[in-house]
Amino acid sequence: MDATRQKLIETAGQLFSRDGFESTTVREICQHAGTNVASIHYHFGDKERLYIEAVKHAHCHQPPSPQPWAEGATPPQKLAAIIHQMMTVMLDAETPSWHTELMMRELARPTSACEALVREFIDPLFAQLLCVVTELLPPSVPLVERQGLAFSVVAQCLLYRYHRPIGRLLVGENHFQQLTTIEESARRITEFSLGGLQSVATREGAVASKPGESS
Amino acid sequence: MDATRQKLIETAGQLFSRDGFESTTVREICQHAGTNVASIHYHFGDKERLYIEAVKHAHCHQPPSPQPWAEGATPPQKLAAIIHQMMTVMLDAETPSWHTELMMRELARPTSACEALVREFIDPLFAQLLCVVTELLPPSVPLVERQGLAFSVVAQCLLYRYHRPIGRLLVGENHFQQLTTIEESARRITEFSLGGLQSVATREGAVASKPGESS
DNA sequence: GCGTCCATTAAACATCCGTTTGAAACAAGC
DNA sequence: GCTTGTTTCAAACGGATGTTTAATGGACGC
Repeated sequence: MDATRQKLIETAGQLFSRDGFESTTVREICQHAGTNVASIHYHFGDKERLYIEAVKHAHCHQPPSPQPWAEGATPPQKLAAIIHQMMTVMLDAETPSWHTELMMRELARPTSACEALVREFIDPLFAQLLCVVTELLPPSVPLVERQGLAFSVVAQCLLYRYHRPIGRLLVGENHFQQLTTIEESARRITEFSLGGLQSVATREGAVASKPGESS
Repeated sequence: MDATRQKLIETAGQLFSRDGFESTTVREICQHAGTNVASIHYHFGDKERLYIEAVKHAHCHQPPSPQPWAEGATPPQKLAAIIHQMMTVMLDAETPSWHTELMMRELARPTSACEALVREFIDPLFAQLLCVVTELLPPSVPLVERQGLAFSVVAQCLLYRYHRPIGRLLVGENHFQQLTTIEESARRITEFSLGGLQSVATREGAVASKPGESS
């Protein structure tokens, strides 16, 4: 039945996100799903295709999509919105639904499912961020530099998911709690990033930036 | 003999760093090392103790230590030096010695050996960075905020190691090459970070920062 | 009732894993 | 030469893995 398929994807997603592809066994999946070991072969062919389906399901049901912002939003407001949304995804809970964790795991150690995920889902997000970064910089800044700066913005957000354990060890549980509230971290990262971008803008802008100049 | 021990550690380190603990088999290690499968049991007891020895060996031969800077260095110069050193570690080669990669892997998915590694090596480095960040900010900025800002600096450096494959996919091989030269990335991250910190400093500084002011 | 198709099942399959065995090779001391 | 201790070796162990088989159950059309 189709219910078995869904149950398998759901269960496998949880376990894959918790333990990774290699360390999750088909018997473990089937036991938790209450199905027979052969059901995976029957519905998906093999373990790897089940994994791919789980990843697909993950970012279909948790689609962090480029968000449409208010009409007259200024570039800084747009950046703030993007960062806030990212931090919401990164911190939405310690162990929320498994969807985010599975995607993050896939992005950190890419397998076969990775490229599709990037093309389908990360590319648009990054393009949107790059667009906003561009609005905050003079046109003289080359594309590759703008991409690097966009990386700097993304990096700050990713840290709080990928290096949670280290962060805890470094600053202590108490401080780490304070650092990982969505509102506070989004505010801090936004301010830091706007400052960084402005710094680049004013350096470059001395030559070619200000609106209404020579051409 | 002792040469076998060393050969095993060296080989195992390379493979562990490339594929992780689970995905590396003892047979693979021994084949590459040109030894018998039983040699691991004989010299180390089991696979896990060989792994621990490899991690130890890794950060004994690649000790990222706080660097002593020139005497009269300004805080921005100190920050630049720290970031440059970090990027040197992150980018020193695509596949250099396996030491860094193994440590990074350990930090991303901590095992029991992780806390010791943090306490012994990461803590001093982070403390040094926090110290420099503090010098760049007014004293009114609370500790937890300074820690968060230090995270923002570190995060930018870590991105280029942990998300290399995604970065490649996003901006293309050509641009990614340009973004991952040590000098260029260190310059970009330093400028961005100094701007971000300055932004925080001037906001806070309106009350208490500038040297030689009211209070 | 009967045949057909889909879904599920228990059992077995072949392979790989980390580990262990027992003997062989080797060097050093006496 | 013989013993002793250390190191290496081929082979096998017990168990876990992903996968496959062949049989069973049930729903539906006729």
